[in-house]
Order: sequence, then C-alpha cells, then structure tokens
Amino acid sequence: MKIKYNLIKEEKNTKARLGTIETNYGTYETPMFMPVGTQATVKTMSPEELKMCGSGIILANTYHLWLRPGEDVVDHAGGLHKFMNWDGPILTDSGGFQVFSLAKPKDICEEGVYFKNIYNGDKLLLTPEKSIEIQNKLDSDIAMSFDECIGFPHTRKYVEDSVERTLRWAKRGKDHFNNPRQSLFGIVQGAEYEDLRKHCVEELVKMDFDGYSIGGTAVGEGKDLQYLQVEYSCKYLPKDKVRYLMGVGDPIDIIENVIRGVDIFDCVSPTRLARHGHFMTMNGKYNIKNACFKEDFSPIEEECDCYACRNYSKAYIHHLIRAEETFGQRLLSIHNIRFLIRLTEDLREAIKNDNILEYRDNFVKNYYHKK
RNA sequence: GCGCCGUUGGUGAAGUGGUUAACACGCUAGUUUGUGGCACUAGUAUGCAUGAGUUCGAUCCUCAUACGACGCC
Repeated sequence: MKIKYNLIKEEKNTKARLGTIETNYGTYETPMFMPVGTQATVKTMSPEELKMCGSGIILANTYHLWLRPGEDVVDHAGGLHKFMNWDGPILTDSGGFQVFSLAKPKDICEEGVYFKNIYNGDKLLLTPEKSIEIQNKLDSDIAMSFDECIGFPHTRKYVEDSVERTLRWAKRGKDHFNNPRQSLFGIVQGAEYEDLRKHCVEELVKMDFDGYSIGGTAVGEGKDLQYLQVEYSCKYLPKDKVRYLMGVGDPIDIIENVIRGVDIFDCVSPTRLARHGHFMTMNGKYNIKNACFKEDFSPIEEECDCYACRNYSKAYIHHLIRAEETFGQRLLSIHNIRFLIRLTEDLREAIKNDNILEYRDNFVKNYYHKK
C-alpha cells in the first residue's frame, strides 16, 4: 500500500504539525527521526536494538546497495526487509546526495550522473530510471526521486538550471516507477531562493507524489539559511502530505524545523558521533574520551531510558572507546539514537500542549549552556 | 678495579657547532548533518644525565661526576 499521512493537529503558535503516517509495517507518529542504515544496517546496531530505541522508519541507500551487494541479491533475498531482518518501514535514498558528495559537476548531464565505482573503478551511470528500478527491486516502503543535491555556495543561474533538471528527473522517475506497494517522494530543491522553491513545489505537486522531501540543506549553508530554505519549502507544500527534511539531525535544527512544519528527519550524526566517541545529552554534546570521564561511574544521562544508560557507566564507555572496542561505539550509538527519538517524543507532546516555543527556549538554554 | 659503549619529552626514538630539536605513539582539546564508517584538525621537551671548559655561539667538541649495558681480572 501507499503510505498515508494524517494531520492530527497544528501547534497553536507555530507551523509545527502532529500527525501519523500509515505504512506497510504499522502506523507511526510524526514528528519522527529516522536512523540511517546506509548499507542495510544502522552501523553497529542490531534491529532489536533499534526497536528498543523506538525507531520507526529507517533509511537505506540506493547507491551503496546498488554497488554492493547489488539490488538483485536483495531482490532474491525477498526484499530489503527480509534481507536485513527489519520488520519496520524502510525509506531508500535515491543516490541524489552522492551527486553532491561524490560526483564532480562535469559528471552530471541530462541523462544522469557518472560515478566511479569505489570498489573496482568501473565507470557507472546512475539515471532517474535506474535509481527507481533499483529501489523498486530493493522493495523499500518509500522511494526517493533521483535529484541533484547541490552544494553551497552556488550561483542563481546554476540553481535555476539544476531545479529544472531535478524536475525533469522527478517526472522521468515517476513515469518509470513500478511497485504498487511502494510510495514515491518528490524532492524540493531551489536553494535559498523562495521563488525557485515555490516553483519546484508547484511542479512536483502537479506530478502528485506520495510525500515530499526538502533537499539541498545541511550542505554548509549555515543554520539561518537552512531554516529559511525550509520555510520557503513548507510554505507551499500541501498540508495533507508528509514532509521529510533530508539530512538534518542536529537537535536544535530538528526543533527549529519542526516549528517550521517538518514531519520527518534523518541524519548520520547520532551514529557517526557515537563512533567517534561523542554523546548528546539535554545539557549538550560531550566527548566520552575526555579525561574527566575516566572515573565517572554514573550513566551518560540519569534520566535516559536507553540500554546504555540503564546498564553502563561513562567510565566503562570511556575505556571501551579509548580501547577502540566496538561495543563502546554500539552503546553510544544506542544512546544517541534514543536521545533524538526522545526529542521527537518531547516535541509531539509540546505540539499537543501548544508550548513548543517554550520547549525550544528551554532546550536551547540547557543544550548550549556550556558554550 | 680496568677497558669500551651509551644517557634526547609520558613512551619509542631521529638529529645538528648557529633562527622555532624530525617522526610515531600517548596525552589534552576540537570538528563531523539524504555516511566513500572507525576520520580529520590543533596543542603537547624554554630543553638533549649533572658540573666545568673550549667557542662569538655547545644537545652536538674536551674533561670530570652519576647512572646503565657489554667485555676482562
């Protein structure tokens, strides 16, 4: 089935939305945070641990699974859910971000984008049709249109041309799409130009996607510009469809963008930070490797209900991370994921109570107190 | 006791008669946003065993002392 978004209520003082999203694998509340599992695994974590953290949808990556193990292997396994033993919903990214992170401008043409296979050097062409074919085979619940995620800074002219191309790619992908149990999202680009964001939204809505993503943020533009880009996108998006802001996961950015009307977020930060020894708390972000934690036998957060906080001390995790033991990375990943999911739980509660601005001010005061 | 070699930071060490003593590890911090996972950036010896001498100038040359390794009695 196609996903279905139900808007339950809008917060009184802001654009924040409380809703639910119905999927093939259950109904989940929004705002929501999706952990990133690029290669059909959220790095260091088992599906059971993800469940314990309260994860709803998780994300996997078309580009990486295309190269390894290949979409046919996943198809023969019976789809991504069976392959990775995840019985919750899965969203696949299209490879559009890899246009930003891996390809050079000269590799981008109307047909698609040329990549060098990082494993064997092969020259590969990823097109909107190919991206959709791969995602159809992966059998995720939500597929993304293949777009061009441009960096920052850029010229207005480049953005204009890029938006038009992204729209043509969205249309090509949608026409090629062929999986009745899968949904397809369009991606809003247009950088910091309101008229281009508006134009992009309007053209995508004409194509009638199952949901809409906001792209081209978190690429070095800074917080103020990021919030503006989200505003310029949400302002024109239909209220009856879910809105997914791609790649954003800094706690304060999640709050600010929920306030601007975003429903879903994803970000590698909780797991990447964890692997590098960092953890988030209501009182800010810390490095577990710092000397002050050597003999700190208290949990990361007394009030956190995650597996790491209920069973292990900072001193122990400090030791594990310094000794480069993967269990330490796993414990911090569990905590950081749970931290962001708890944040979205708080935000949903704040929307119900119409006090999200107060929640934000309080959060900012505590999270940034040390800076 | 005699002979010979050696002594550089928290560790392993490179090196030179002349501005800031290489590098690695460790340590202290910082960065990380639709993941080319376990990376990157910065800081970290006012001093080259101790004392004296030669020299414009010594960690580097000379002598003595201490400590250590090896050999011989």
